[in-house]
Amino acid sequence: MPKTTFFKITARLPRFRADLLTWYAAHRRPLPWRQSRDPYRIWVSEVMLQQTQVATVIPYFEKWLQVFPDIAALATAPIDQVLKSWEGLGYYSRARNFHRAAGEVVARHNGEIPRDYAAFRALSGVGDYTAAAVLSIAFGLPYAVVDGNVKRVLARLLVLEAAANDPGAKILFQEKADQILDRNHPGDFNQALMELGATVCKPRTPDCPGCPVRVYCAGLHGQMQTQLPNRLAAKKTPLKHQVAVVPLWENQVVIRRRPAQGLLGGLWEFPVVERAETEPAKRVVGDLLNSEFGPGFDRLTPLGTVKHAYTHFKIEVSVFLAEATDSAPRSTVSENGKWINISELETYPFSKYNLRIIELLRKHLDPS
DNA sequence: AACACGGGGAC
DNA sequence: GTCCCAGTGTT
Ligand code: SF4
Repeated sequence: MPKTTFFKITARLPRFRADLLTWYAAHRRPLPWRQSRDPYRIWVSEVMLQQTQVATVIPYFEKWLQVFPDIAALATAPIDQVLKSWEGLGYYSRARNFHRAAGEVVARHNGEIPRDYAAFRALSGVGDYTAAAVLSIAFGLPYAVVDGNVKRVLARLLVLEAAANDPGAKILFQEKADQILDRNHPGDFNQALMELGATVCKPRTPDCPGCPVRVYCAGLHGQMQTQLPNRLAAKKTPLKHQVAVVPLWENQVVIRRRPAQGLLGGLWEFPVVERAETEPAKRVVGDLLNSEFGPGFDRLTPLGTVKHAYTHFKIEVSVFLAEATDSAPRSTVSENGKWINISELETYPFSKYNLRIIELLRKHLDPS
């Protein structure tokens, strides 16, 4: 076993920072939001990147900038257009809060994104991470970011035993990140640490031989790098059974808007109810039709089953087409619902599983 | 402190 | 299937 070089990072902080920054300058990926320091563009990217991988974000980022080129355009846009541009990205409160924050920037700061930490951090949807990221990258202010990448890299580099997904450990990680931050190059240093985590110090298999800071890595030195960071065990997610119905009359279907807050808040959906596992899906959908849409639906066709996994539960949705083939059904449906033409479906924002229902519907109506 | 909140990439 | 991602808000 050959001896490997190891330096305590605390004894060589300036060298560590320089090595990391040199590596970043040579290896940074040419991502769309790295083409300028426009604080709005940086902000858009940081909101989209929350809990979302780079490859997923790129097409959404490009489209968003086309539709909402600046903070004023976002502030004045209707919420349905905002959610439609976010459709498929998940965590829709990010879109709702960003939209609200744009209004706050106009109202409180004359349309100018504030450079002051307290002022920016106070905007809707802006937490510790986003405030530090935008202010350091766009304005060069010395605030250290702590995200999943940073926690993983720090846990290995410094051998921190605290669980990365324990909210109580956040203070420790923030403290360490504050200490190693290069206050002369905070934006690049923050991005370098995250880039290292995303491309080298990866969750499963860190590429230590290719790591620019391996000589400072206590985790590698102690051969503990692959078992760090520690993590609190995840809970199991229950399975919920649901029944969704697509009421159809001529070329029209019923959709409804979900409550503005909570799961998939503000998105549209086909009428859906939960059912006990033992309850026959067909009877549940019959009851739903009678209570919410009145008589007239004389043909019920199963379209299939849609499965979807959320963070805290899974759903299995039995989908039915309910047709009124004889007489017209009631024109008014429950308060949040409405009849629309099938061709209008693409103009409303839907969740992923509802988009799959639309696929099932189109396949049934036009099997080709 | 614990939980709610989407969807997808990597394995 | 599991893990986990450039996190934030609510209770
Ligand atoms: S040496 Fe390995 S474990 Fe340490 S920071 Fe680099 S990639 Fe991560």
